[in-house]
Amino acid sequence: MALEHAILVSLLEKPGSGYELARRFGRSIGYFWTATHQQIYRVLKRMQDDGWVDVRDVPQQGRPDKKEYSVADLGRAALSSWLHDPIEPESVRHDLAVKIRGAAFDDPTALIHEVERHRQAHRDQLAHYLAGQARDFPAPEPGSAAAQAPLDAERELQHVVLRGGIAYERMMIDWLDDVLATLAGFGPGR
Amino acid sequence: MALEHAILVSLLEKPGSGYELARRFGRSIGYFWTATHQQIYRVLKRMQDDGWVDVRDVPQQGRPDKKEYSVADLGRAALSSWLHDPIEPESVRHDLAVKIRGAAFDDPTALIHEVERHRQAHRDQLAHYLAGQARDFPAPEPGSAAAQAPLDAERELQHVVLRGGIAYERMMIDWLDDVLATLAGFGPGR
DNA sequence: GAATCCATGTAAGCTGTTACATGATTGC
DNA sequence: GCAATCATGTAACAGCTTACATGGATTC
Repeated sequence: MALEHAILVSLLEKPGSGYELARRFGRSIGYFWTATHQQIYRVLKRMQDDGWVDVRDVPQQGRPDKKEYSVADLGRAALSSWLHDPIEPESVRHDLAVKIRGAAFDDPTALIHEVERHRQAHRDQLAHYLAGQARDFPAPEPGSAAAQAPLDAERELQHVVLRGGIAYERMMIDWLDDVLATLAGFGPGR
Repeated sequence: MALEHAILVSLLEKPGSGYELARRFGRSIGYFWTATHQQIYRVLKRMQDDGWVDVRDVPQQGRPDKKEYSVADLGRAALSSWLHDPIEPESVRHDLAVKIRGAAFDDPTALIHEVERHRQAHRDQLAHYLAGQARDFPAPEPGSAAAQAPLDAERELQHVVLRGGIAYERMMIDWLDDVLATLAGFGPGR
């Protein structure tokens, strides 16, 4: 299980409330790990009981008070230990692939709209990633001060993960084009 | 949930026992959907109760008897209905990406071995896919009878899913190379 | 007046994993 | 003799999803 660890990473990058974490898991962190707020609150409680995180009550004006969580020493140690533990390459679950193979026993062309929808979703996601990259990681001018600046591990590692997301979306778009071409070979209306 | 549907697709491709299904979920189907035998037995029982599959006792010599499952009309209808239902692009859970971003708060170079291990696993998987493709989907000679043969939906769709697996592994290998280059930028011993 | 945002939670149910259990046959 | 393969299951637990619940502040 890595939800605890994903939360630790997110809180190390920036402390925040359960609500804020839930939003991050719907955005930046959500690109490679999703979680609902119910899950996050439950896990945060356990992490607090285990001494992995510290809590601070933050009163607010015009808004409900919030509990701001930050990583405690025990949490840092737990993350470090997990980082040094090998994990198995994760098992894939790809509904769309099940559907595509299943389409052989139904009408293959009926799947075209569905695949097009997914392709569009991946295009949107790619555009979103590329915009984020342009905003947060502009290419440094060669020879400029920035190009020679010492490497900031946090930034560089965030960037390489983002590049992974970009590569994934591009691969998916290309593959879904391939799928559409294959499906078109059976139709129309066949 | 798509485990039921993955089982339906697998049984349509070829009827078999729970044990055989479990093996398929560790091989061909397992490339995009995994399941353990415990899960499969439980779901098969439910599918049988719901009338989605038929069972036939098959006595065997020198081996325990087995129950051979095949798809019933209700199962076929359930699959068809699922195929026509739109599904949301699935949420991703990528442990390694969590680790990579987490490495910023630990020793980034300690992750190199782990990433290399994963890269090797993806290389092995790619080699396996390519061997399967060469075996099951040899390129037809242009102008040959095979090249003009009517399209076999089951085969073509299996092939396009396999091509997706190949594209995925290639993407992952390239990305993990990128990750390694990034990690190397912080070391050695830094 | 309705919808959305901020903020936190409970409860029920389903899915999935891990461990345990049995028992015959085949290959080393 | 030991391990692996074939074959099917039970039980306990952990993880995740969906639905429900509350309540003030802001925006349309």
